[in-house]
Amino acid sequence: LSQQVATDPPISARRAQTRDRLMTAARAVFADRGIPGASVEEICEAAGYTRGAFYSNFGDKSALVLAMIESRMASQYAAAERAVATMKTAGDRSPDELLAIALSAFELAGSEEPREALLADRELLLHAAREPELREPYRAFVTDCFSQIAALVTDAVAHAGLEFTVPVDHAVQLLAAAHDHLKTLELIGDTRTDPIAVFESLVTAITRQAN
Amino acid sequence: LSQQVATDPPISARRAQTRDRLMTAARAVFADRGIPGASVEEICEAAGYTRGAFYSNFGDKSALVLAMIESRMASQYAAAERAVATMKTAGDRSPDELLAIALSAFELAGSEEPREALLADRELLLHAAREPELREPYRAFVTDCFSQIAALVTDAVAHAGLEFTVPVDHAVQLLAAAHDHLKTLELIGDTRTDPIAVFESLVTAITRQAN
DNA sequence: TGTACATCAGTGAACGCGCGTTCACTGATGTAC
DNA sequence: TGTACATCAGTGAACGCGCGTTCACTGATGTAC
Repeated sequence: LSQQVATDPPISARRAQTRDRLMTAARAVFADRGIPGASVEEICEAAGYTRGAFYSNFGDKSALVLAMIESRMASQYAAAERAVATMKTAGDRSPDELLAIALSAFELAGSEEPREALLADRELLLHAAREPELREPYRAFVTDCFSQIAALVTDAVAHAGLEFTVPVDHAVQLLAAAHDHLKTLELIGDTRTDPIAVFESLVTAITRQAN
Repeated sequence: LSQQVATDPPISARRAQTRDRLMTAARAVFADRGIPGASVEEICEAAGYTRGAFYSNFGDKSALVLAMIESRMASQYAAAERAVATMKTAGDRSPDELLAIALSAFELAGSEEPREALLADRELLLHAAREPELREPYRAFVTDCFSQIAALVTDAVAHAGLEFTVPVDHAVQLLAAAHDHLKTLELIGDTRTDPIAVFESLVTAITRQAN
């Protein structure tokens, strides 16, 4: 994605900080205005810079979005690695508990509001789905995430003395699907559905005692 | 939602047609620009009207979106009713086939591009999630949809001589989750995952032969 | 360590386009006799 | 059925704001001696 050339000047610490603050602010603005509705002006104001600083760091809004997707991928990989490490050192736990750990690993740690993070991520997804040149890299990212989750949940069920009754990659898709769906229900304010209960039903249905 | 007052003049056929064309055009524009990125100008051009016509029919863009959500709900209900009717007259079918009918009932029939329809619906969802005054009506709509699907799939599994191993409402959430998730994968161009196979795994896992 | 200079990073004013919104208008549709 | 008039529906020009983008600038940071 990044067209890093050998002759590019290295970015200073100050510059990196500015880029980071702009991207963090943009995430919040994207969450409540949508990507197409977020103005450069509003992003800069939220970050505490003027618009000139923005154009000094990013070619245009599209370049910012690209950088944010890359950054989001990096955080996700980091979170996955942490989760794998946690899992390896985890003692005996209940099946549900282990799967909860595995899945929660894919929610960003950070100090972000969960609602804001969720909305921002959906915006990035929709944006990537619409822009032809972003679609393929984004797809590759998602695919990679799923193989990492596959490794995690395989470990998790083994620790719990269980095994899947469906192919592992199907299990991963279904777990991710349930996760996303339940998050969506929260997003629109549904309180009648008990997310944990639904999730437990799924886990119970697709696992059994290992022989 | 609609503040219909008794003294409102009835809308003429011509007016209804104009509103309809504007909303149809807006759906396409929303799909590839996003709701905040769609300009009134572009919507009008796509529909073959001038901007004046737009403001003669809708207070502003927000009013258009509201009308579109209402319209979308109406179509969904109509589709659900058709599906219920189809189900009642259906003979013996395989379990997967029946569930496929049940779920496909919730995809709009019409002549719409499926990709466009999907993107537009996601935009409407995100928009409703963001606007406080739209959230509750939208949630009510989604909840209603799920109870209609519940009725459908209950019928479907019974026809197939099966029963759910999880509570019916959990089954519905999981089926809907899988459906949405697999559509999302299509949206970002994933071809490695076989949607039908994943779906079959889920159906197999949450059903068993009825005694 | 201190000074002089060069480069870097962000400022803020300016420009101009596009878009939302309004409104006086005209052609189309409907109605009364 | 035809004519005269009223209302309705969409036109297109106009206004003005906000926003993307540029650029000459200044203060901050780094470097050479």
